[in-house]
Amino acid sequence: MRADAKRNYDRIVEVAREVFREQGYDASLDLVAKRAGVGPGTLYRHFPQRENLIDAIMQSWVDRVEEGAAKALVREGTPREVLLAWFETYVALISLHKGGPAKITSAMGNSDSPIATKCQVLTRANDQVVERLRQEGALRDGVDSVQMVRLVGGVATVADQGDLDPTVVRPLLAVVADGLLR
Amino acid sequence: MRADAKRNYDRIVEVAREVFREQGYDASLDLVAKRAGVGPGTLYRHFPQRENLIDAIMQSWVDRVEEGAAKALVREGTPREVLLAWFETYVALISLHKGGPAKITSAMGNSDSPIATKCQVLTRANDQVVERLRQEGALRDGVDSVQMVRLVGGVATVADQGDLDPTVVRPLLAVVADGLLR
DNA sequence: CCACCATACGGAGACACTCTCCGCTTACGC
DNA sequence: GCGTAAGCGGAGAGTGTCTCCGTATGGTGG
Repeated sequence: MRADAKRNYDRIVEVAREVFREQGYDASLDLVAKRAGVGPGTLYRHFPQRENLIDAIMQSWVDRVEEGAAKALVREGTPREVLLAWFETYVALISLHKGGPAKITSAMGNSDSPIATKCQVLTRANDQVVERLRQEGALRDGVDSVQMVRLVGGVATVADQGDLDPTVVRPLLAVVADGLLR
Repeated sequence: MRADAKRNYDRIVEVAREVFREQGYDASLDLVAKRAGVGPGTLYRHFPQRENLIDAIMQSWVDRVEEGAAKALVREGTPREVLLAWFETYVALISLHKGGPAKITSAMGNSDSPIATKCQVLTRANDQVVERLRQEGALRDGVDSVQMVRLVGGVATVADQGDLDPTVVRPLLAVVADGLLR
């Protein structure tokens, strides 16, 4: 990649992170290009789809996901406490930007989504927590981690779209947890 | 209302129902106007916001909601069976059109949404089912019908956006039910 | 050091959608 | 019939996505 190309690439990602945090994932890409001081053509060449740009932004997010999972794995407490804490971490992670829960949860299904790679990290983190709980014999039969992702993703999506307060979301997550645990 | 105005109004609603079923709730309104044989101005005068149009479409849907709730109230079986059957009915009702679950679930929160009136019908139906189960002493303490709407709405939203099969959705609803029941 | 060319830039503009404004038309009461 | 209020509809402004292509430039071989 040419030096000027790399410069533009980095600048676009940086600006996009900022704009998306302000306006959500459906902010205007032309605005991103303008603020980054490049033409729309340049933006769309680097990132043919909106999701490619989101994917690039998420690089730093991946680290936070892994950190969150690591904490959940060493956490002391009853299975219910561990699961609830992980759920809250999970919701927080996918709710960093408006529209994030819906985007991420639906991307975790189909492997040909441009942000699939990043979602795999989240999937793996969730799998580890499920595995720990399963070894403790805490989960009901038939429960799998895909179900969990969908259920918690659903709660997060509703919370995101309805601007729900964390204090309202917690009981919802508790219901899901109770439904999953023995 | 003048005769020609009523004619146009009805025609727009009819066409919109068709278009929304084909393309989801975010289909182009100009397309609806064109297919209905009216100018965009006419459409936007009758329905200043997209939601007003959706609201008009839902008139017939209201009947189906009430019918579904009535069935759930007289249904025989364990609380779990009753609740699950109602959940499936509920999901089916809000998933009639693509994008429906997200739209309806987030509208059920804020009372100033243009489709709020229609959602009230759904809320009331759900309340009745909750009330029946509560009288049977089947629900956990602290559970309320708003939580239920959000949880099931969340599952429906995920299912809608991920094109999930009903056979995959059922276990998710079962988890929610288990979390709500004693 | 410079000339060349692949690589990359950027903006004009095609296309799509939402929504408004306003001149024209038409239904309907008198 | 006729006057007028109600209603129509389309041009077009505003906004967003995405592409095409003439132009500019970084990097490399001579």
